[in-house]
Amino acid sequence: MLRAYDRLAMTAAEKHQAARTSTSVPPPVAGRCPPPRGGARLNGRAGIRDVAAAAGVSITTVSDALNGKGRLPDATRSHVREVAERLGYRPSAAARTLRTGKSGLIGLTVTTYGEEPFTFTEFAYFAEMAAAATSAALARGYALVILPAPARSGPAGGGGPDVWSNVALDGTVVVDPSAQDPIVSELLRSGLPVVSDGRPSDSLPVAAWVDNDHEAAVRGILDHLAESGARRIGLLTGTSTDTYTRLSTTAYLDWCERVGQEPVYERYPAHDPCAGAVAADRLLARPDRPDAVYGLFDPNGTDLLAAARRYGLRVPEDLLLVCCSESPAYATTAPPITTLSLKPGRIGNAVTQLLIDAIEGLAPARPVQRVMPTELIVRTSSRRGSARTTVSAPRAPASE
Amino acid sequence: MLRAYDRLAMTAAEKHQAARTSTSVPPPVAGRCPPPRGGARLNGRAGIRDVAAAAGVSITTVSDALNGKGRLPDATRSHVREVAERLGYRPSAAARTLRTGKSGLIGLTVTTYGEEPFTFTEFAYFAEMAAAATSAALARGYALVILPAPARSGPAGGGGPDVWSNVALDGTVVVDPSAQDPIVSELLRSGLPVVSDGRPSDSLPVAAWVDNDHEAAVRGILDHLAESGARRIGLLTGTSTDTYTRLSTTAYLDWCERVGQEPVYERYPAHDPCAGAVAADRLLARPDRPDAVYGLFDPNGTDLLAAARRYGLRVPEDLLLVCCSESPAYATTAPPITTLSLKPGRIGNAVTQLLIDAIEGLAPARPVQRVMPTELIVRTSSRRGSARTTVSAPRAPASE
DNA sequence: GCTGTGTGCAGGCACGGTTCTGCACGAACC
DNA sequence: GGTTCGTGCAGAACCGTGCCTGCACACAGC
Repeated sequence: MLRAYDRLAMTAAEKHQAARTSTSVPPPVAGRCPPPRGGARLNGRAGIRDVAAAAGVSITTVSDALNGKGRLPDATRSHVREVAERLGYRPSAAARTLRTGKSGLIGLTVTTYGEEPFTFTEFAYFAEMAAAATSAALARGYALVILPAPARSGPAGGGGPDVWSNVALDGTVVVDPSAQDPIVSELLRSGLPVVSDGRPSDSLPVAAWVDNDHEAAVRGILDHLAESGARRIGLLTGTSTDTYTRLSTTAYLDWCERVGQEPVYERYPAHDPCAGAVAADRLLARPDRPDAVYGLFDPNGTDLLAAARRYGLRVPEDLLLVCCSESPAYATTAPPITTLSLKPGRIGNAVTQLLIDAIEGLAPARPVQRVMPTELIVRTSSRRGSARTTVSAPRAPASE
Repeated sequence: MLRAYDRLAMTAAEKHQAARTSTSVPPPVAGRCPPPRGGARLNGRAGIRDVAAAAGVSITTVSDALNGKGRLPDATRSHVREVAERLGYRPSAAARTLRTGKSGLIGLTVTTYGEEPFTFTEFAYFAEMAAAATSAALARGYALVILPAPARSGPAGGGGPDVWSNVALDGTVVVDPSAQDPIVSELLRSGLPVVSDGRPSDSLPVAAWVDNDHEAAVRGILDHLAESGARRIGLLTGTSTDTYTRLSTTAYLDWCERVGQEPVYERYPAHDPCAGAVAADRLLARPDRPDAVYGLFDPNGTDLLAAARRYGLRVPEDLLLVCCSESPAYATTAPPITTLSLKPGRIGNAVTQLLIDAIEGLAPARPVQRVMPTELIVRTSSRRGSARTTVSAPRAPASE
């Protein structure tokens, strides 16, 4: 059996050799081929042709053997694999991508403010979300590339060459897409699957989106504060028009109207960390000072705590505090601060799974809309009177 | 002038059309070409051929016009650009990569523990470092891909297809490379530039590396604690053999020997968040309990603080505390804890610049070794007696 | 007029795989 | 013994772009 195979292999090798020689150097034609074309180009590494020659088979057979396709006896398959291993053969990702049209790369982009490639005020959220997305992508054989959004929407344009056109993507995750983002519309026009983190505008026909139920989260927090004895609840919110800010603020105003409380809120540009401290101060300096505050952004907790100290307000006796944050640091502040976690890890995972489903054609016809729950981690800053334990925080950074 | 150009263009278009027809359908040959080969393949998008046909020029001219090469009059150049724009032409990144050998992608990988794609205990460090590396790469026209290290070094192998072989990289940043990491040696063998964050083993001929001066940092902290009145300084360290742990521990032991103090330290597996709390407890439960502790890892600060409370030790009166962390949360604990920042943003930036220099051939012959300074942020937990302010912390999360 | 010289652009190969098609050959069957 | 059928593999057409080569033409100089 093996002997028969060996004879076959020899014959094939001879034939191949003959064909190769007579083809690559057609005697009468002028001398071209600056490199002898038989040696190793490819920057010194072996190509599929070298493997084929060394194994005494054709290129097709090498490709089939390594990719588990075609009809090949196990003897040939293992022989080719062995030779490829010996030569240290690594297939060229670029060539494969060109031929198959699939690169195994998915993009991740997010609206930017200023120089940072992603929103600084949501750094913890984004870091955790991106980490989960990276994990999920790798687990399914994809790699994740972080790409910049266009610098603001000004005429300046991003500095340097366009990175977007230099990477072959199979699909893209977009965080908090805006309706007029040229990148997103370009992606959609080109037919690439796009999945968004955050409810997109109706005019963006993304394949799927994932978002928290921000309205329900805000209602839950306000109810919780009211149950803890708050009479006038204030809000620290942003001036940006992204979905998160808009939905949360609207939910706050609706809640106020429903329970008959006059809204008490301050807005500030959320991308400016200093403005947050100033806004926290403003909120507590008002004549109609609230006795509870919910802050929409991560640094609001420490800012509000500092402002409360300046005004001599005790937390939680004089002021109840909740903020939206992913930082475990709020478990160890004095006092520990109740936080709303958006569970970015879950979102990053979900959004990646949906994108890869869409890439691999597993997607349903209609766009998938998935709403993920948030988690309220109740700590001292929002407990007053009877310590009513609702949800306890993990004592160490959650391993998600 | 324009008229003359138009006539030329018409002529060229006709010639091109003729050549196209006669070449793509050699009349006597049998009917192949399943798709008519004149329409748009490429998944519905326009290719360079379509642009050439629509502009009435050759493929070469399109390529030259768009890439700013060749000898072309401005009229032709702008005409081609206009047509390309009108057709929504986007060059194929895969084809360009295959042809030029440059993908514009750089990899980032780090030794893993368990399932996460990067070391969890150093999450804040890695997140900040990766963010800076991403920014730096994008600013120079590259995109960054996070890739997994091989799952442990066991025979199991990472689940799923090999992502490494599916992405074409121009170079790789490796965090804390181990000498026997098969990925790194494979990268080096293949001739790809590799730059490491963390001093590599001598057997790894990387193009460059960047690291903090860990020994100096540890000496600085121990001196600082001694100046604050510490008589017996303990260390919370890891069981791992990575460079950071090893150098820091050695520096501690050397310092102890120099000043004549008996070393007091506990080791624990740094990838296990629970083990850290237990080790902190063990350290403070010892009969030769230290009156100051330096913790090498991020969660050690809160863990030590909690342990101190359990033993009724006041910070800083009974126990001085310093830990290595990037978290701004330690500015608001009770009391605020002195931290050593490794400035991962600077490292991520430096390592990326060096890698791209190497990729673009700007690198010197000898490997570059760059040592970056650390920053000790002195807070209440290590000040005793006269409040000696050394370096003050920024009050908000530093914008780097 | 015939040969340099320079400009403007077309032809065509190469990059390194993947895959469709089809040939050769042995075996089984009527 | 010719006709199927199935197996094992080779040929060659792609994928879309970059770049090297070289032709055609215009113009200038002797």
